[in-house]
Amino acid sequence: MSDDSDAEPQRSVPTRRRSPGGAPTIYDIAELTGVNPSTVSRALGKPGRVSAKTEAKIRAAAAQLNFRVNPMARALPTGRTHTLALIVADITNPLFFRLVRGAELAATGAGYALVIAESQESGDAEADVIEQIMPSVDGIVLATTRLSPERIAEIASRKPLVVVNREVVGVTAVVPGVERGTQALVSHLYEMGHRSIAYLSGPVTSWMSERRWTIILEAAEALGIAAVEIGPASPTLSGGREALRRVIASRATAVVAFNDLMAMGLMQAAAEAAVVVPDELSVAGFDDIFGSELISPALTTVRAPLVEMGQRAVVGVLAAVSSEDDAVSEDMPALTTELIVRGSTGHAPGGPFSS
Amino acid sequence: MSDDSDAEPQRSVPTRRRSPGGAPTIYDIAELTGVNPSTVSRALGKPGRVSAKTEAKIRAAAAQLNFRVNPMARALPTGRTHTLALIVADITNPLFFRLVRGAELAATGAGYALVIAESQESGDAEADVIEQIMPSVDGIVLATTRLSPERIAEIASRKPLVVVNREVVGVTAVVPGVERGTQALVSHLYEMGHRSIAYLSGPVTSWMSERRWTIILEAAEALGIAAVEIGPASPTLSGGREALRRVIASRATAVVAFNDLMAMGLMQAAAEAAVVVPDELSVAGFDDIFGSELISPALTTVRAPLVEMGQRAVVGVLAAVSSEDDAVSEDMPALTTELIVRGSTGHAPGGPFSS
DNA sequence: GGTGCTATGACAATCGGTTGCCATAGATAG
DNA sequence: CTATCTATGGCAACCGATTGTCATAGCACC
Repeated sequence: MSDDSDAEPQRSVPTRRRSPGGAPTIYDIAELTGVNPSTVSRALGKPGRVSAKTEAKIRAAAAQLNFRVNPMARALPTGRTHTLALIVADITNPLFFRLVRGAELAATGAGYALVIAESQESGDAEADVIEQIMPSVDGIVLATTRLSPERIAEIASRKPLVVVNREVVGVTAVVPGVERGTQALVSHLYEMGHRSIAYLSGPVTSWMSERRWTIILEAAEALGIAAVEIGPASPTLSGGREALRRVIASRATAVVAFNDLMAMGLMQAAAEAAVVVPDELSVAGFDDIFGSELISPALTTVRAPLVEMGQRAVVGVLAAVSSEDDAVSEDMPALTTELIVRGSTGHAPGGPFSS
Repeated sequence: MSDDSDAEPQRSVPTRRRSPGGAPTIYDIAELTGVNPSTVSRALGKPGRVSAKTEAKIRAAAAQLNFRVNPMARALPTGRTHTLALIVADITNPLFFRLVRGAELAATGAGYALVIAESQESGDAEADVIEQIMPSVDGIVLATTRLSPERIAEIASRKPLVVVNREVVGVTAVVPGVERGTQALVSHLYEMGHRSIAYLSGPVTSWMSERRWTIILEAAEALGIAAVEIGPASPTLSGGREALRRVIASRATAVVAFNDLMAMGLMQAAAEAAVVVPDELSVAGFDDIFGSELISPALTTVRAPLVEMGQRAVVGVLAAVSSEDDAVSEDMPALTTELIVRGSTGHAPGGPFSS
């Protein structure tokens, strides 16, 4: 790399740049049109700042050269990278498909690129990832975070940040109203004759797991039925699998899992243990991820508007990016959740309708 | 950042830098240690270029300031952005979960960020996305592409590029050996008594769809059984769904879909049409995505090592990035595919074992 | 015709690192 | 004791865009 082989003196081109595979720059355009580079910059970036005639000439030249502004060069003086980060705990969780799609849609729609990073490990690993990616992005979306509220607030003080499925004081959040769907779910179970519900919770650090449990508990209390929390457990298929024993032991006739993945794991384990769903045990989950209607019986779940959530998170970050300092006011219609009844929930065993 | 109490927006600050929330720079370190910024740059970047003593001093100061090199500033002179792009056609395809994970793993492991872009639309949209993202990345991984070979080769001539599940002359490719798993699949079907197989193909632009069909055709010929191609169809659930009628009409006793998503769609449609899988129709797919073992009956499929493929693709790009020009020699052990037999394939109807 | 205004484009500094080249100090050799 | 060499650090020119400031041309108006 050090030796610059100049064995080809014929090669030397008298012109300025453009020699290597390098992309055309505003200097090339300037030279071609006979104006100053700064004028090119303004023509392309500040509408109305240069005369229409000059602008047209410059645009024509830019098109001819197939010019693309160098994002790195632009980022240096402006501090704007036109890139957003999306941090997730586990990319392979189907939950993220639609979330990512929404985010990607909104980002590219606004001319931003989306970098995705996974923080599989502990909160420390997540903090590291964020720390590393911070300088090269304009804002961050934290989809599933294991960080403490303080840490999140601290990050939010340095960069525009939006958290998804979590609330932290002083930080913009995208959280669908879980009450509606969750209450509908508990009512549904009640109507099917269930009088004892188990909630299989996710990680202790999951704000949303706690929130769902709270609502279920309140709904159960209001209906005068029993509710127990089981967990915490890993928010994965195996997390659900391993919890079956404790669920059975609880004698609840219905179990609501923190998310669909866990509910599916529960159903797999139930099938292996010859526990018939929903005849002997009703199972429900949250989010309505891919696979929920594939599994047999299809999973009853509380659907979250994941695509919209991804979009909103990005929109929120972009709003904070553009309007420097003012607190982002949220006045969009609230997102809400919806109960999707499928085959995994049925009449409580021993009830009037049970066989 | 602990005691930066002076948050008052002083208009013109004649002082040096460090005024805004700006991150520490090598100039700060230089000032702190009394050396030249260039020395700081070398101490941090070129091992052995500065004396051990000076380097230690500089590293200490950098740590104290919590210094992070500004990727944008570094990218400008070097042209290295330390970012890679992964382009996929449809983020919501479960196929990508594991692929992305592998890619992300390899990328962050090498200190690179991964930007993910979706090219939902036509090849033109994909070309646009690539064109836009090109200047800000060091290399590109094309996971599912609808681009023509010429276009791909042209892009490869401008940036390090690796294509996945496709072969293009002169371009590094990551393609698992499909023969093994596919031949095993056809043999499996043969042994189950099937003498007529239908292949439901994916998009016409899919190289891999064509490749799979070729191998199935050859295997069928070798075994002396019938094989027909049906399609093309969209590589999605609904693509599979809509194809059921044609599959039935073909009178084939087994159908192999281009991918698992289509196979699942086929199974859903079959269930709705009261066609029993596998008793009346055997169904198989490719890739072994999430959901394949969830669906009932569980899907027989040819598993692809997706995580490894993602990793290799990134490793391949990085190799091309570092070793400027030499042709990347591939000498890693070949990736291969594996038949996973589950419940969706069974004995051919009318055969000796059928009911 | 002179004055003042606006529109327009040029100049140059700057963002934060990187790197070729040079100066010098100290070491080593002759 | 001088000549040569090497290790080390400084200087300054970039990379490609943005933007504050300034000069001037053209124009209107009185």
